[in-house]
Amino acid sequence: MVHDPRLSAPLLHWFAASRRALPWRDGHDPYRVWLSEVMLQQTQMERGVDYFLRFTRRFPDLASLAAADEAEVLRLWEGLGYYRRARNLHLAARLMVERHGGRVPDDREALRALPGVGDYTAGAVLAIAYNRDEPAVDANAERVLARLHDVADSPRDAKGRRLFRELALGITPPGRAREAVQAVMELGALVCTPRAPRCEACPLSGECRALAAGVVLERPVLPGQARVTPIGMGTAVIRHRGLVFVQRRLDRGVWGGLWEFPGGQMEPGEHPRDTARREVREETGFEVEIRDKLAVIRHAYTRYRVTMHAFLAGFPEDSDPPEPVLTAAQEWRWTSLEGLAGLTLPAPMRELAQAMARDPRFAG
DNA sequence: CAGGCGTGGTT
DNA sequence: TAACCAAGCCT
Repeated sequence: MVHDPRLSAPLLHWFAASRRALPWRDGHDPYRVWLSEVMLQQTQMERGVDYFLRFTRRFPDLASLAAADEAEVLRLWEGLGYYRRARNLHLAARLMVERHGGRVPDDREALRALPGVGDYTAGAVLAIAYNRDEPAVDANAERVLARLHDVADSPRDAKGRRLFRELALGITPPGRAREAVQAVMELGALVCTPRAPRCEACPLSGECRALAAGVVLERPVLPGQARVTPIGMGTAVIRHRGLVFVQRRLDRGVWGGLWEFPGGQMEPGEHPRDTARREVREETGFEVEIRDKLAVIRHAYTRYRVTMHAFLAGFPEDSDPPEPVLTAAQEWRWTSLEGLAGLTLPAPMRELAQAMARDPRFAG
């Protein structure tokens, strides 16, 4: 598609006046652009700011990140979710040191070969860091473009993706991709929002074909959401001589590589106490006594809504624990409550740890 | 291609 | 409040 200045001119004018001040917009260092783009994948802008500031304070450049321990990278990522991103980020940093002389590459093929860099992130780095005329189509851009051009095709299949990349280039003046890519996303985030778009404040409302057709809320055409499945979990905080047992999950699957208290999903009709005891046996080989109820933690992730029942547990008559036989984890440790601060825990496990820190049964 | 992969904000 | 949604990637 040919670039259309009737669209890009008002867009860039609006962006110059409306852009938010964000830490990664302070210059366009490719390392910081790449880091921010990975951090913001499926993550709302505002939530990324504090993480970005802490991350860049500790790892100001590619070399410092590449030299870090994965455990420290994960710890800085705790709470952001999609933890595979953090491990891929660290791996990609080391690959860039090995293959690209410690620089973020400036060609699409090399970027796409890095773990955690997909079509969008490669385009965003090329456009924002290197000002290349490349499309970067995220969910914001999909929404803006689908409405502006009244596109009924789904942006998810191969044909739709090609179309949206073309439309993105159509609103990018040659040589100004750095601004145009961010402007489209900013418009989607601030004005052309999913459920309550502020069309009266939109610099493109006069050109918007979905608005003219009265179908703004029906664009873009997206697949329906998966149903949420409620599940119950039984979890055991095994205490022995003032320490608690934690294990580090396998790298694959949910919360990969993070630390947790052993536990798992309740079977139909099973009492959470029995779940906790059974899961401890299956995951560690320990035969423990389940004691007091510690907490009930509710948490939602992806398409599940979890109710986690956490119990205090221990060995009969406080006998010494045997060596665990791990089946669901790669590492184990007995730790003090203070020691938990240095480990990376999933959100519900961190909430449980904080509940324990407040609990008089754990005093002293 | 479809579905797994986190978490918290918005409506 | 339950549902929707977010600067997507990987298998």
